[in-house]
Amino acid sequence: MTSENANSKPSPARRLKPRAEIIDNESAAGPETSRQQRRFLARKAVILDAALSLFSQSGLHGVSTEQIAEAADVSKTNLFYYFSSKEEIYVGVLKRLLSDWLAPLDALDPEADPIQAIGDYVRLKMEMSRADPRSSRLFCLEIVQGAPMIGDELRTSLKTLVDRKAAVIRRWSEDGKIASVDPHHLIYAIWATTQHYADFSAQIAAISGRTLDDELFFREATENVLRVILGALSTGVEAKPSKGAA
Amino acid sequence: MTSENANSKPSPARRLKPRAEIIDNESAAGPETSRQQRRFLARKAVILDAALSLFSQSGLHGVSTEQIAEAADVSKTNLFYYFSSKEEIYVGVLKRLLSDWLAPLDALDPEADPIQAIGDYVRLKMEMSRADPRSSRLFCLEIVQGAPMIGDELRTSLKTLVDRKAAVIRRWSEDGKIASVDPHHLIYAIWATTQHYADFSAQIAAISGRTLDDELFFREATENVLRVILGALSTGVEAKPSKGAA
DNA sequence: GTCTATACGATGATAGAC
DNA sequence: GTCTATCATCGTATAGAC
Repeated sequence: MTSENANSKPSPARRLKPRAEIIDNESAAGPETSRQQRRFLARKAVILDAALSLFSQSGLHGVSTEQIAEAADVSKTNLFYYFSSKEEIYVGVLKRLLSDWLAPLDALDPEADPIQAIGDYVRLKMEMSRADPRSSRLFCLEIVQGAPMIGDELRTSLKTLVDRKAAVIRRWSEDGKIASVDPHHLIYAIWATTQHYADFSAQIAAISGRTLDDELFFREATENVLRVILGALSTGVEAKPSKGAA
Repeated sequence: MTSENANSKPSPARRLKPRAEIIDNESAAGPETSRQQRRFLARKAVILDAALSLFSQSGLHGVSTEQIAEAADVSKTNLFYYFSSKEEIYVGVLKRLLSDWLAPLDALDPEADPIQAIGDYVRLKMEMSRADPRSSRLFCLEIVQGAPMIGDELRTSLKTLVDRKAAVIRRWSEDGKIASVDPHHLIYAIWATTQHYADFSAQIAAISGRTLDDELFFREATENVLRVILGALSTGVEAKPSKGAA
């Protein structure tokens, strides 16, 4: 879950290269990072952020290393000092966003009120779709193409997490706190409806003329998703979402 | 809607080339097509189908013309006899699938029973996600990247159609036949939940270990989507989907 | 209509000076 | 660590023979 070491298995054609690989485990930035190391990691972060913007818009093959270098304000040669290949940058971006991705679901509290907890999860997912649509889109691109780079992570970390939370939801059903629904399909529905506003924003903008940046539209969208999701959970009563704006 | 002529505006860098452009309006294949023309169009169709598979998996830039040629069983040079550029192939594929895309929504009947009509629409969309996930994925890829190639079509044909059907749904609401929901958001929710099973099948397979090819899983998924969507429409009673399998 | 050969640009990646 | 120069490869597209 904590994105471990990038040396594990970047999937396809692997090219060994020594260089700066020693400090490659960016997330394990312990307490004793020197000024140099911090500077190094900061630069990598800038590059990863620039790459996220570009990759989320044009995909792995639609972006050149030169574009990334330019956007990150480093020379192309220098880019290869920080990363040994374009794929390594791509995977780096994906790994980083995946952990952000799992956090909200991980936070689903078994002890909380089910409707409240799931409602909060939906609201949080909507906030994320608004705040960071680039990540949502890049993730979408990767999955649609068959998850060639992070398939392993999905089958391990993600599956474990989802199965665990599905058990929580199933328990809620069995206890009669929510209607009887298939937990996995419920989670898929939540992901689908919330991420749709980030991933398909071009289509939504073409039709509705608005995006989540429009505060009113954001509230309408959230309210509607809540109605749809929570509606499926009501055992007969209380189908109403908790937020009542617009 | 009928995909008009490709000469209109393929977006970026446009290169003029005469050649076989005369017969380029493939959909307008009238009754008096000669044997040669039919053969010509058939070949183009084979190429487009091969291209769909590849593009949906790797995106526009992730596929080479050589791969397309090989998959369509023509020489690379010959490929350029049928199409004047890779982008033309890409747009050709997109235009073709877009019309299939609009058809089901277009068929939503204002005179029908609302719950039945929307339920049928959902079921049809699920069937399409199962039958032709490649198209769904390619469409998704294009939209996620900002719809650079078909943005115009979305703002015209698609918007017109959706607005028209949204009015139908709004009328149903006003007449008290379904709950009061925002028609556009309802449509987005339907698209999101149904297409999710095609677009994110890699993720779903990683978690659930199953896809829509599994008949039981397909029924579960459909039932669940119906529960979610129709549940949002119920005015108080009849939240139950019509299909009761598994 | 189909093939062989090839021009030509773009791009991922490296070498080596400073 | 950063730069200039450069290589090798790939991929689009064209020319011209058959």
